[in-house]
Amino acid sequence: MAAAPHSSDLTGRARIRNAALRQFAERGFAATTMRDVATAAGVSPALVQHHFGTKDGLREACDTYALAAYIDIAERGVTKGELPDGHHIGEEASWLVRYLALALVEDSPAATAIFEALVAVTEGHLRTRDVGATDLHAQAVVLTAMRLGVTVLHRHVGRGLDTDVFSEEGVARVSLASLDLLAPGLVDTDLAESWRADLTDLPQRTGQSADPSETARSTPQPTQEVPPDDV
Amino acid sequence: MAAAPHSSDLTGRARIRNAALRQFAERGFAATTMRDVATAAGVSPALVQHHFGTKDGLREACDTYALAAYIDIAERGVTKGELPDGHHIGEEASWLVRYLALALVEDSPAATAIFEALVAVTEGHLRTRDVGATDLHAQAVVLTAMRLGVTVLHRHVGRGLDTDVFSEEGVARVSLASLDLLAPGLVDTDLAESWRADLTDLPQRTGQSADPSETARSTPQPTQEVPPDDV
DNA sequence: GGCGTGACTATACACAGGCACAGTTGGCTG
DNA sequence: CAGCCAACTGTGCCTGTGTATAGTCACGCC
Repeated sequence: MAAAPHSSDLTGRARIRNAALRQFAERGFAATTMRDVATAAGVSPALVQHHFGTKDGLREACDTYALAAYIDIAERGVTKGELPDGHHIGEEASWLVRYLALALVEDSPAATAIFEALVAVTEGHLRTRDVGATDLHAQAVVLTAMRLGVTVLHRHVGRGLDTDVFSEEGVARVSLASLDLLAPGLVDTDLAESWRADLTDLPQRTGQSADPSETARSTPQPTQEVPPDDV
Repeated sequence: MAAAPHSSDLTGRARIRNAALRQFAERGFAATTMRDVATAAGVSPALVQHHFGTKDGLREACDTYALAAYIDIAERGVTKGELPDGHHIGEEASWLVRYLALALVEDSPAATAIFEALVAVTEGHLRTRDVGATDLHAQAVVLTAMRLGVTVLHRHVGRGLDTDVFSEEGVARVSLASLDLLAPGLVDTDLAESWRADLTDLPQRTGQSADPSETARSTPQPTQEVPPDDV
């Protein structure tokens, strides 16, 4: 947990983990085979087992990795405002989000920790604004679930909005809708307004999207990859 | 949806379907085996295949069954107010909900239809109240996703609230939290207030409803199984 | 140079899961 | 009763999947 091996992180083990993350995120855990993961990572099935031992080991590695990365994202997101996620979700980070969403739904071992961490962050945020809270904890729980709902159901939301939820336009429209739907006071008013002004013209902007190539993702900071060190 | 074959529905095919519904809902589709379903239904694995042909056939049957049933529930729920679900979710109906939640997350074939139907219902409801709507459709989509989020993540929400989400107390606390979190105007004010008054003392009440005459919305209907006909 | 170590592969095995097939039973109709 | 159909079961095959094992290659170190 000490060093952050950025370059060595791109080889072997990490490539497999990333591939697994994607596969798990889009197919689910049970439906994903280790051979799928291996193929997607461009390695032999045996190497997967060499590095992670068992399929559950692989899942565990994905869990801890994704958890650490996302907590940070969520912390920044919630602290900045109230909206589902930051303005733009990078290519890599979007997979993190999708993975965690699915891990939450299936009962991945780390799911409990993930959810409770998110609740804690949200609750801390709610405590800041002081809504007339009878049951602050319940509010935090429900709000967390609501925000995650958009993520978990990103495919359907995306279809309904006719955009990818994680694209710039998608985030903007979801955020705007959230602003209208959520009680004012959750985000303080002027900040909300600046958001609104900000977001309204976002769709026009073409916006730099993340690089599509998965081989060389040396672009460091478009959306804060937050690589916690390996496993 | 026309006839309700109550007794014939309890035999063979229907028993298998119900068992499948539960298994799929709690384990997910890929992780559930036809042998599991057969065992849970108390029949031989071959009978499952005899009735539904293939595993996908079984899923399809579950989809259409659950869809029809839930649409009705949701329609009543959203029309009555804004809250996630009716006051109390019956044993059978709760499995429907859980199943649909999972069907939505995995990309079950009927998932699209389900989600869009729910969006349509919600959008119709939103059109009633007139919120200053710049993007009504997006609001409907996001609100639907938010409401479903609580359902999809019911395990975590339940743990966070230390109650089963589908129990009476669970529904009450979630509803109250939603009232506080969602923008006023989504539910019109007096109705919301009556809800609040109604819900606040719900946990205390043991079982029988001491309903004030003012809340004239339809009768609480303790469980409401809503069995659409077979297949 | 010898050599251990770790990344990586090929192969194989045990087993579970989906599915096919041939029955058996029981109830209904002629 | 004969005939038939549908519900239901036992059994087995074949593929796919997780995992174990043995082996190859490259590289750093004495």
